[in-house]
Amino acid sequence: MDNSVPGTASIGRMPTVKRDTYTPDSLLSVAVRVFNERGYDGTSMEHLSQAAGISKSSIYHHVRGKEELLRRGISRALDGLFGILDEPAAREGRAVERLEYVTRRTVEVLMTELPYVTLLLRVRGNTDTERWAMDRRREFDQRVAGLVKEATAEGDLRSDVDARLATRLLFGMINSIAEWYRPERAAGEGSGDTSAEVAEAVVRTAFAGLRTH
Amino acid sequence: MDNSVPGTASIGRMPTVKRDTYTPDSLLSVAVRVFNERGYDGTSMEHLSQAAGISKSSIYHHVRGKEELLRRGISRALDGLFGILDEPAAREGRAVERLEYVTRRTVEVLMTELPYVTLLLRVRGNTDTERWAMDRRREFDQRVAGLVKEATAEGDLRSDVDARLATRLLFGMINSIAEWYRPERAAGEGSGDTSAEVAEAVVRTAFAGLRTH
DNA sequence: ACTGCAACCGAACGATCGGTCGGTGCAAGG
DNA sequence: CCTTGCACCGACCGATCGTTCGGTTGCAGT
Repeated sequence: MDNSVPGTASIGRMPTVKRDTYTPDSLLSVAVRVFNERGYDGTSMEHLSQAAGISKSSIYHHVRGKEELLRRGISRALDGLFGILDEPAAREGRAVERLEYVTRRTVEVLMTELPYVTLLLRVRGNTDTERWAMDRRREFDQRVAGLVKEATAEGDLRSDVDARLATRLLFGMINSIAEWYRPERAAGEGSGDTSAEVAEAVVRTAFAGLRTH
Repeated sequence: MDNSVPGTASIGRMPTVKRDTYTPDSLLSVAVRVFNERGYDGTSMEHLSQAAGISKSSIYHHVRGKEELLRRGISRALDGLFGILDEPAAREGRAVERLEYVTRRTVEVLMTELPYVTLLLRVRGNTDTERWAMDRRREFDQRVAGLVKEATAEGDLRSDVDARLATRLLFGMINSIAEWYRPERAAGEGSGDTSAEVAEAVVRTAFAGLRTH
């Protein structure tokens, strides 16, 4: 299908940032794309080598093996998500405001780091790496669940729906974006598919239902 | 782990409905459980044989192969979902009422047929069987999207969120139930986890946000 | 008592899996 | 010019994949 070229072909000869060959990161972006298309278990090293345009054995020059590619991809997603919780707007102010902010930013990170977050969301728990990913993800969910509880206690969220259930449904909406959002389709103006616009729609849809009014 | 016994051991000797050995359907329920635990591609016939307590080759006495187990499992989920659209309450009345009904029933079917629907939702499209499953699922989604459009046109749903996006977020909430609902945990009274109770929470959370008020 | 068949089994098939090995070519540095 | 080392390769490894084959066992029907 897509015989992609390693990096952006640059005429510069000096060891600038860009290279003509693969780096662990540029190879990762190819691998993660294939993982998402075929599933991690359904992807063989042969598939990866064809998608990258180098031989199977050459992949091992850049990374230790298949599982390292999975771990690196998942790490990138987790870094993006946990980074949200460290931002000022996620730490200060009324709980419901912090929750709205985290929701909006989670949608944005999910869309800008789409392949990596998609990979994270599909992990099942067969290996140590996958179980570690699930644990870290659960940790993120629980941090947000704490915000939901706080906001409910402060009377800003309706209390006739259990906080844990509400959190799950909220993440259900957010995470489902990975199932249908395709950035190449969002190029046109006014398509209503930029990350900020989708984030706004998610917040409106979710919070108008969760808020007390 | 679980060396399950084929069927419910019955003392009856005549060819009643229940058997002491595996039927394609009873084997299917074991296989689908393992598929969901390990992922379809991550499940080998050896895994299935161990979970079923019979040898690998014996599986082929009941079904043609691994992919037939996938196809049967997915079919069962699709039958349940499309069955909803044929029910009277999904065909008569105001669009927003039909939409609420379909939403509620979809949650219920998802929870009663949990393993089969979970299997359907995780299909990625590597084989013909998987692509057929994705096509059928998209067909179901579009039928519901039609209801959303109708209800929006009738002025019962807010129009500041695109109908297609709203449908996707609605299914995001519904389908995410497969990610966390575990029936064995819902046995206790008042746990708020029966299918009707969860369905009610989903409808409330989703529609209070989507409705005009 | 004999037959037929459902339900099962171990052994083995070719294919493919993730990963290793011993190179080759070539650009940069001295 | 010669050396060094990065990026890459084809050939191959043992293990495991889904599937097939040739049985064996035990019960139902006659």
